[in-house]
Amino acid sequence: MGPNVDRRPPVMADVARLAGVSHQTVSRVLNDHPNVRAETRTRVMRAIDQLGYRRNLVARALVTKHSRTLGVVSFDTTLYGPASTVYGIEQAARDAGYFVSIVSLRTIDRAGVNDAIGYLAEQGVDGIVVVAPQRSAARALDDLPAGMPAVAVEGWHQGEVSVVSVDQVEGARLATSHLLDLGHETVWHVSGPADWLEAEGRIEGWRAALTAAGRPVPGMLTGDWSPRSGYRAGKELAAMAGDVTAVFVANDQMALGLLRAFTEEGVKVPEQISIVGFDDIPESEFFSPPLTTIRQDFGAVGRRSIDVLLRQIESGEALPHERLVVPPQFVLRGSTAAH
Amino acid sequence: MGPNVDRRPPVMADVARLAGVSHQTVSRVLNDHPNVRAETRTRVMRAIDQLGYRRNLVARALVTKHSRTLGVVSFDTTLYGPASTVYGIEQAARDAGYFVSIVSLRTIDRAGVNDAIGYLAEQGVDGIVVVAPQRSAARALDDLPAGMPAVAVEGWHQGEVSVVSVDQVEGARLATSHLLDLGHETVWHVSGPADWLEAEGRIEGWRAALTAAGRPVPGMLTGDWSPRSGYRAGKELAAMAGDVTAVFVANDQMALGLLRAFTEEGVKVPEQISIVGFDDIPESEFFSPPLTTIRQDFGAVGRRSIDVLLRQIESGEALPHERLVVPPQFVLRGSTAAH
DNA sequence: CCGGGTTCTGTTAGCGATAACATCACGAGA
DNA sequence: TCTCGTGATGTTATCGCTAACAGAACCCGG
Repeated sequence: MGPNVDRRPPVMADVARLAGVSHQTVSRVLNDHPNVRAETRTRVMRAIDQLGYRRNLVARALVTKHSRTLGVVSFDTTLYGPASTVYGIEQAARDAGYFVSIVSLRTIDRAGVNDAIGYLAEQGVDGIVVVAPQRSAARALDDLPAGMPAVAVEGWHQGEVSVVSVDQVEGARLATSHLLDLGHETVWHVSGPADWLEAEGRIEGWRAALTAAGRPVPGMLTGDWSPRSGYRAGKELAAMAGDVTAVFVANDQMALGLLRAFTEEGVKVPEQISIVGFDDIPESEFFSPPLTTIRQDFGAVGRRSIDVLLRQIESGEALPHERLVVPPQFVLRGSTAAH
Repeated sequence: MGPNVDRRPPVMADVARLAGVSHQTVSRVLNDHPNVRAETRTRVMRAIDQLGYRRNLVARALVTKHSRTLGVVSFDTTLYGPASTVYGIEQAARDAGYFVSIVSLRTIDRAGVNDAIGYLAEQGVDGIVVVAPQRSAARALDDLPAGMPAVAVEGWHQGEVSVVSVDQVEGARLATSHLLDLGHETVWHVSGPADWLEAEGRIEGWRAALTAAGRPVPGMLTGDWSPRSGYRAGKELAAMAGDVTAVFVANDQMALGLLRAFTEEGVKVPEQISIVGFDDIPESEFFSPPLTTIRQDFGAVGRRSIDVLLRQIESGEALPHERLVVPPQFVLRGSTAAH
């Protein structure tokens, strides 16, 4: 080969030279502009794959002001819920021709979320999805960069942004009513940590169902979503085995902890105590006993949030804020029985 | 306000004008260039936050040829392993000042991985991490764009790229040896799906341990990582309860399925059959019985892979390919007993 | 008090694409 | 035949930043 061997990847001008056209014509071909002669188009295409040319989306983004990249801010994506939601978001975004840039926060507070949004804004994302399950984090959405399209997932409706979420209150109501329908006098609750919107919604639905049925609202135990915290709660409840006959646990992982504690204490599920979980993680069906639970369609949440976001981005203007609610689904298995 | 209200976000020139300096000086301040007078620096800083200026990383990337973004290609990030690995990658990348752009594949084949890599390359990522647990996907790394730094996670060492992975063979050996040490004559294996490198490594380690101890290698059952497939395998094994006294299961989710099947069939764990899993998912400790398993440090894998990748990127040249192996860890719980 | 190096700052020229406008060839209608 | 509209293509400017060079101010020792 001659001395002209370029290690540098080819640019549009190189393609243009080889095809004997101007770089603008190459651009037209790449962007499917109608006014290009068919013969010219094929000549350009041939030059493109002869050189192995790939267009530089960074340069493109600079002039068009659109990166076709969406930012996602999430909390701990190793958890099943966030992981599934982010997966749904990523799939929906890619189907629509967008990339996804992720920031996964270790601790979730307003400052952290704000920083993350700032980074993403600098990077030039066209819009932002915030998976903000905590009240404090959700508030960070109040100071979004002006004009930045955004949507909150499992967040807080404060009028500032659109929100997509599963109907937590309804899910908790389904769980609680199911247990009441089975003849239990009342239903205990092991909740998620304070400040989490999902935890609050589930508490609300649980209370509402009890109140509507005219039942006493018993004390509430609080966990942190982890199996271990469920285990601890289970030990406490086992000690009150006579009084407690039904428990609605705020997520499946904690429910697993309860099951373990009950097994250790010789409390039979569902014979002595019935349990309903929340989430329907893939493992729940194979717990002993298989867990009756409330399924959340995280994939749907992800997809709907991208719908809303893209509508905002592509309209170019500030659309009225929406609140989309995805219905939860009751899943009957073996951890509940009549009393 | 006057008629000069710009909706358009401020650019460097705006800051420069307000601070009474040139845009280059603003650039110097932003890039911590040493030769800037302290007073000038503060004046610029003041102008920056007076205007709420954020630099445009797209423009910066265009000229520097570095986007400070890494691409990650992964398979189904709702699974615990990939999710944890990607989380580790994201944390390590961000600590090093890099963004992460993710492509999560539904189905993993060479073409899919290649497309994903192509998109990321167009987008201008500085390097790529491929979480390629399948043989077919790993091969896609053979046709990376020239000069693109890359690293494979849980991939295949073929000399083309560096690989970071947990030592699957050693993990399987630990699991199998533990069971043999407890006095079991031999150990059965429920493997992961064919074509998965992790599944192959675990089979290899299991075989090696049996052979080294001079034990017969019994038949092998194959699952697909899901609890359901473990459940099916468990039903089969329960039917042979007399012959089978110890099972090494290729992941914890399938082990859960086995436990469920054994419970249904009245087979006691660990009294009649001992079980060892793999992964140490957060739930394992609360299975009934708590699962003895092999822990994989996914976070470490993510971090090491970013180390390797950044070293490549920042050296600017093609470094010799490395193979980094993260040791697995044996976790003793209640699902194994002496025979 | 002057030459020659530091500092500091400004000016100019790109990065690789698209947008906007200019040009040219050609055919239809006056 | 001479416009004039239209389709195909080329030319130039521009996006917002950093690199490279240029110039001004300052310090020092001789």
